Amino acid sequence: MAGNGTRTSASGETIQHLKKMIASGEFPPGGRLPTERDLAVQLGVSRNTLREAIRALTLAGLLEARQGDGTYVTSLSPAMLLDTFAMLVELSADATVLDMLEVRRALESVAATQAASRITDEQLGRLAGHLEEMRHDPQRGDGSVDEVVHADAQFHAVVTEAAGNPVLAALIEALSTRTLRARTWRGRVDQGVFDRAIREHEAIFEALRDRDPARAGAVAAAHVAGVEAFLRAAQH
Amino acid sequence: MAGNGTRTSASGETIQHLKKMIASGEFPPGGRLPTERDLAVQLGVSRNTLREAIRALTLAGLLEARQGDGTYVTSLSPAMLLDTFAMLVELSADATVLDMLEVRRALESVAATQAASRITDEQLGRLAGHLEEMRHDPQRGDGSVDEVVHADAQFHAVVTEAAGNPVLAALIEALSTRTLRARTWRGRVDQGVFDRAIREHEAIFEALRDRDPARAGAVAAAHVAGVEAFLRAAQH
DNA sequence: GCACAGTATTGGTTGGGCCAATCCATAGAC
DNA sequence: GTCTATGGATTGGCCCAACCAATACTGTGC
Repeated sequence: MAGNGTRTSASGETIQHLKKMIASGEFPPGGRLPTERDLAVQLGVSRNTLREAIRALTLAGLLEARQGDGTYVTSLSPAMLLDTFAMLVELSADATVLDMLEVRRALESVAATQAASRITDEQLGRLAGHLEEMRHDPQRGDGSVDEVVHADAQFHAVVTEAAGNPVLAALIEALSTRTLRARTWRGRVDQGVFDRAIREHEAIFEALRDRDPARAGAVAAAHVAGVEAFLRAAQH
Repeated sequence: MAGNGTRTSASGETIQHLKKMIASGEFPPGGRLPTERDLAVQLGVSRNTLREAIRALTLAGLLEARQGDGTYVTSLSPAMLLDTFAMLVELSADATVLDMLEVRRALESVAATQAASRITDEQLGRLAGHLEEMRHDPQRGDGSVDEVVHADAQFHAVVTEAAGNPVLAALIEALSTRTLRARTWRGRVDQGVFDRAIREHEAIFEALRDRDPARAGAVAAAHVAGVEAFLRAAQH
């Protein structure tokens, strides 16, 4: 009966069907889908198969199911969608880490450049705060590298936020896995290059504070390049 | 004791569990998973629930199920993983198109820069071929814009291939949706700026042929910037 | 008008069953 | 001896029916 030309598994077919319905606006962002029972009948598949499709699209960030309530289409914001992309990056092989960093270098540079001409005083204030947190030398005290890692992540998050490009922000976020950050900072502490990393962040901050786009882009690129060099050396 | 921070549904839990097993190397890339029946017992969930998790990770590009054979972990290559990311981009709202292009501009520039110092004569030859295909003016003949779109895509694919960074290639590929390419070329034909677009591609080709990284990066960025300007104007 | 209990609705999960594609070992043809 | 095909055994694909759990809704009593 189905006889469709494409390689069709009922489940995969259902996924495509749902995607199409969402893309066509039949189910608008934020809108609610029919109940699983009804939708299964409508699509001509069992509820079980429909559920597999829904679950898959939920993991992809397209749908959101709330028990007792219903299933809704997400806002389809870049951040939401690229969030799942981050999951994939996390699982990538070590061999691709340097490739990812090369991309991140370009993106962070663009973000800093854009941010320099758009950043607000409030954002600059937060930046300064995170910079201060970062200065807590983990070698003394309880030595919690986690704190520094967190401050580092926050710092870069503010920069990408100031850049005002959600796609750019989401991509940078996705490429900056927490595990990589942690590894890098721990290595810096071990090798005594902690201060240099701090200075790099200060340079980015100062360029942004001076609203100097070209300089901001350059120092941001240099910063990531420093991480690259560090990791490249560590791989031997 | 449920007070765990994470939202725990058996299905979501299973997805996390599988991801962990893959990340930890318990299921190495290319490796085969136990049968659904066995794995369901092992994870303490029903086979149906396990199937939802497997289907979700399959859509995400992490697993690959072959009926009658078994379920395998994919190669986890960037291209494979980012392929699903492309699907998400396709569904993004129009409002984010310009944001995406801004990112693409940076990435294409990097790709061209890298390619300039690594491209082989064979790749240059293919580039010239695609350039020739692109010159088939769609205004005469059957006016198949599709052909030009395809040649355009191939052209950029060769550039990213020559750049030698799989992550970069996959990202650019994902951000360059076919629908967007088609829309752009059709608009160029309508507005008679077809030749200019061809010249931009020629400029990229010549910079690569001369192995001039800086120039290649610059003209590539200018090319995407042209697309941006074109679409920005078209939105009004 | 408001708090609360009961009920209907809806996604979450389970177990079992059957189908279809693939693999594999064995028997047969040449 | 080598190749073929034939028939199980294995494995994912799909469906059905039922029950659980969380949420929304509704009507009652105050």
